[in-house]
Amino acid sequence: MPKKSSSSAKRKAKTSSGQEEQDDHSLVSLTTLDNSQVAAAVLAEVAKEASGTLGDMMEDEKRDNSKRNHVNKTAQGKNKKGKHRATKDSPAPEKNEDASGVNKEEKEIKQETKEEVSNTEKDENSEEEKRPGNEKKPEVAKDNSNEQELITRPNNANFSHLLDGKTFAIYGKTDAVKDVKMMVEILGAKITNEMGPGVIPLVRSASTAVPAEFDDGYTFDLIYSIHKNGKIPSLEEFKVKRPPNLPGNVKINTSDLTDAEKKDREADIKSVAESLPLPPAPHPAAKRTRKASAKSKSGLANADSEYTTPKKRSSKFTVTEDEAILDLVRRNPYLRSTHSFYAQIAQIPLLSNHTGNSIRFRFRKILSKRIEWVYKVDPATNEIQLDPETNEPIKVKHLPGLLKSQYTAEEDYNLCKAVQDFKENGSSLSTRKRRSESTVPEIVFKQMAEKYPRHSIMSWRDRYRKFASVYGLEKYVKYYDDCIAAGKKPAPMRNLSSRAQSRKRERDSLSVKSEDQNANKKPKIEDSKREGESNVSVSVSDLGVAQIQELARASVQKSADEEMKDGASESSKKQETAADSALSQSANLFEDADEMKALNIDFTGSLSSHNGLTGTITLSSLEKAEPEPIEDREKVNVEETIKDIEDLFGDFGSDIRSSEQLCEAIHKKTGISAAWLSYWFDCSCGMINVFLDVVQNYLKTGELIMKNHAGFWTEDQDRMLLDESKLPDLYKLHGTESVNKRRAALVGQSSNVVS
DNA sequence: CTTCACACCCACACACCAT
DNA sequence: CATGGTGTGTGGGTGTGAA
Repeated sequence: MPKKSSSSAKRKAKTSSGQEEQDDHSLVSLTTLDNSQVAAAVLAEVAKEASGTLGDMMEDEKRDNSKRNHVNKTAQGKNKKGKHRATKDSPAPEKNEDASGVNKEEKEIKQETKEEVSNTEKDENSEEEKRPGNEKKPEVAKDNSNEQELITRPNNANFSHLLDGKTFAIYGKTDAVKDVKMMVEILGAKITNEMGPGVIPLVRSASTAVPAEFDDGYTFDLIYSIHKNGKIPSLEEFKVKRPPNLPGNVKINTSDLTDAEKKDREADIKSVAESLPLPPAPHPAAKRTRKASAKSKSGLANADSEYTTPKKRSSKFTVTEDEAILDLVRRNPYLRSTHSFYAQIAQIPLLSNHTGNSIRFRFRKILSKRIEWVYKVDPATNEIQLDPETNEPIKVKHLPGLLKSQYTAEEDYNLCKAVQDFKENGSSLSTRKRRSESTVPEIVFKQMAEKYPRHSIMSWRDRYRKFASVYGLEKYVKYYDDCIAAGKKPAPMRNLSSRAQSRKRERDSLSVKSEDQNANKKPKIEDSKREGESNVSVSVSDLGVAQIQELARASVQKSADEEMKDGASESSKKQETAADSALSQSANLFEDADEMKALNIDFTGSLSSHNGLTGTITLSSLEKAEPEPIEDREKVNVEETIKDIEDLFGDFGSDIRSSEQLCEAIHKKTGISAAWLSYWFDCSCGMINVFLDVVQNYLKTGELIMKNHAGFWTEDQDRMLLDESKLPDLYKLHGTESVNKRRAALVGQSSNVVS
C-alpha cells in the first residue's frame, strides 16, 4: 500500500516554515459552524486510511510516478472531454451496442423523468432546496419500471458486475454525489465512508475539497464513463490531481475570535441577512450536514435520489452561505485569492453544497465588493490580532496584500537599473574579471529586497533571471523611459517563459485571432490599474512585450496580413533594412522570449559561429563544401518556401527543440542545405525575421549573405566587434541591442550587456 | 437572452534542490 | 555559496452549461 499520507505530509514538513502540523483538522474549528468540526475531522480521519487504489483493482497502469505533478495538458483535455461527454449524453439507458464508448454523438434522450415528486420519504436527508431530479426514493423500493427506464440497460446483467467487489468512498456534498453513488451501486460496487484498503476515493473534480490524506482518487467522470460505456476506460484520464495545499506556514483561521466578537458577528450576519431582499435563507440547521447522511450506510442504500443524469448541478448561494464565506475571508484575508483556502472551507458543512472553485468565484465576483473590512491578521502566522486593551480582534478597512505580489513595471525598471548599475560599477571593461555577464551576485538582489521589501531576495533574483535578463536590461529601461516620455503607462515584463511560449504557440495555431485579443489585454499592472486603452495606432514603443511577442509569433504562423491589425502594422512588419529601433522592436522570437534556450543558442558562448572562436564553420569552408545551398535555386517558389519555414518555426519549442532540429526540418521540407541554414541562423542570432530575410534574399538573388542588413552578422562585422573604434558603425547598422548581444556572445563580455 | 455556479486554464512569484 | 533547473500553487482570469 502506498504510503498514502506521504505526499502531502512530506511536502508540508518540507516547507521551510515548518508548520508541519497544519492538517485539516485545524481548518475545521470554525466557531460559528460547530458541527463542521466533527464532520471535517471525521472526514480527515477517514481519509487517512485511504490506501487502496483503482489501480490495484483494475489495471496497474495507474501508478505512474508523475502523479504528483499537475495533470498534464493532454490528460486534462481528455478529462474534460470525458466530462463533457458524460455530461452531455445521458449515461442512462442506452444500448451499449458500442462498448467502445466513443459514440458520443448519441444525443441520448436524457429522459430526465425528473419529476417524480415523490419527495415524500426523504427522511432527515432532505435538502432545503427543491431541486429537480432530487427526489428521494429508496432505490430498493423503486419500482422496476422506473429503474429500467432510468438506470438499467438492456444487458444490465453484465453491466452491473463491472465494478463488482470494488469499494468506493465518495467525497463531496454536491448533488452529483447522489448520482454517482447510485451509479456505483448499480455497477455492483460498494460505497463506504470508512476509507480502508482497497477503497477508491471519488471526487467530483480536482477542486473538490478532499481530506488531507487523500491520495489517488478519480473523478466522478470515471463512474459516468463506466456507466455509460459499459466498460472500464483508461484510468489515467480520470485521475484527479491533488488539490493545492496551503502554504506550510498558514493555517486557516476559523476560531480565534473572542466570544464577544462572535456575538457581534453573528448579530451582524443576521442584520445583513435580514436586510437583504432575498428569499429567506434556509435555516442553517436545515442544512444539516450531509455527512450524516453519507455516513449512514443507508443514506446510499436509500440512494436518496433516483438517478437522473450526471450533469453539473449547482446550488444557489444562500445568504447564510455568503455570510459564512465573508466571515471566513475576513479571518483569513491573506488567503482570499488562493484556491486551497476555498477548497478547504468547502469542506465545512455549511458550505459543502459548493465546490471550492465555486466559493472562490463567488467571493471574487460578488462578495468581494461587500467585504469592507477584515480582521487584522499576522501575516506570518495568520493569527488574528487582538487589541491589547480590549482584547478584541482588530478590524481593518484595508485589505492586506496577497500571498504573492505581482511585479510592477516600476519594479522591473528598478531592477534593471540596479543591475545595470552593478554592471557598470561592479565589473567594468577594465576589470577583466571573469564574470560572465549573466552573473549578478546575490548582493544586488539582497539590496533590492531591502529597498523594496515587496519581494524577497530570491524573488528579485528570479525576476532577473527569468525576465529582466531575457528581455534585456537596456531594452526594458528604454521601453520604460519611452513610455514615461510618451505619457503612457509601461507594462511589466511578461510572457517570457519558454513554457509559456510553446504553449501559446500551440494555441496560436488554433486561433491567432483570440491570441491577438489576449495580447492586447496583457499589460496589466497591479498597483496602478491601467485601462485597456491603446489598441489603435500604437507606436512601436507602445507595444507591450507581450504584444510584440504575440505579433512575432503570429508572424511565424500566419501570413503577414493576418498579423497586422491593431495598427501595429509597422512594427509587426519586421521588415528588412530597418536599423536600430525597427530591429529591436520587430518580431524577434528568440530575444524577447527565452526561445534561445529552446534553440540551444547560448549567447554566452556557443553561438559565435564564424569568427573562429569556437571553431564552427566559416563561410569559406561552407562555400567550399557546399557551393550552393540548394539546387535549382531559381525554380524554387520563394513564397511557398518562406511560408514553410515559418510554419516550421511555429513548431518550435514543441516538436522542434534545437536549432539543429529546426534546420534539419527545414532542409527536409525545402531542400535547402541544413549546413547553410544553420550558418544563416547563427548569423541572424536566431532572429526569425532576419533568418527569413536571408533565406529569401538568397532564393531570390543567390547571395549567400547579406552585407548590410540589420541583424545579420557577417564575419567581417563580427571581427569589427573586437575593435572598439568600429563599434559606432555597427551600432548604426545593427542597433545597440543587437551589437551588445553579439558582442557578448563573441567576446565573452561587454560592459553593458546582459545576455 | 442573462446570470450564476462551477470547471478549468496558465503565467509566473516564490521556492527548493542538486551541483 | 552561487547558480541553473524545476516544482508548486497563486492570482487572475476564461469556458461552459444549467437555470
